[in-house]
Amino acid sequence: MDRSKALAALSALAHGDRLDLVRLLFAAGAGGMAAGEIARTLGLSASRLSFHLAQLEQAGLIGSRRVARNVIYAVDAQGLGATIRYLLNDCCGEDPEVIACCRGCGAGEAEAADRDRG
Amino acid sequence: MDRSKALAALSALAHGDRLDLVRLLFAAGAGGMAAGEIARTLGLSASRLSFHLAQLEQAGLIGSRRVARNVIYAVDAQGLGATIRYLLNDCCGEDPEVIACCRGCGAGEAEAADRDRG
DNA sequence: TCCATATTTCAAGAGTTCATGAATAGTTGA
DNA sequence: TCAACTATTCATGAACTCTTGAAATATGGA
Repeated sequence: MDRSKALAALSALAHGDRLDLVRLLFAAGAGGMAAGEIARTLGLSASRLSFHLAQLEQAGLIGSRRVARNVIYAVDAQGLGATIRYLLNDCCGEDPEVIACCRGCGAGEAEAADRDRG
Repeated sequence: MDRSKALAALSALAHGDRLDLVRLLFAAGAGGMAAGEIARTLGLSASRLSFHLAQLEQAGLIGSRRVARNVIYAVDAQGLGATIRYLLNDCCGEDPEVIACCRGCGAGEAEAADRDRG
């Protein structure tokens, strides 16, 4: 990921509605959610939702597909992963203290790895 | 980290000059850098730099201390770590695909862990 | 074809962020 | 106390982002 893509992704994430949107779509999983359902869930007007969805999609953080009358949106996990990786690799130079924080996140996985280890 | 702090951090990171600033300060390490030196390195005017430094400091991503005539700025690794953790935990629900991407970042550490494992 | 549903696009206005240069404040040494 | 140096604050205007509601586009069924 290059700097301009990372900036686009960070700008896209730097808004309350869009952060809620990402959270909701991760909760929805790979199946995604129709725009109308998202609007009802978050209480956003159609045009406002469309605006924010477009920002997230342009930033590569979500994807969409049309199914009949509906447009289904779903997260692009790799897009968000690449953004986080950019922060860790290119901005922090893999700073151990930051990585330690990041490790804390995947707590479930870390524990599983510990078990695997013995 | 709560939502409003995460939004402040993401907004702070969503600007080219400030991303460069974070990168430079991570490279400088715990010792940090004086504002004037930063300005010369990045080619920013004093007031513009001061503006962006204030944004990053308010967002908890960097800290400052005065040393004689200089003000020394240094990264707050925990601030950035907490921001990344927020994205992973609260926004992605520890999505395995995103975590896998994140794992890729601490490549050095991951390899060390692999060696430890046998 | 006509209508209903679902979503996006557009235009206008409000609000926010940013860059610039001048003014101000804090620190040191003569 | 004064001058020199370092850094921040302030005022202005330009640029950008966001919200709103109306209009337009796309799809499916009667």
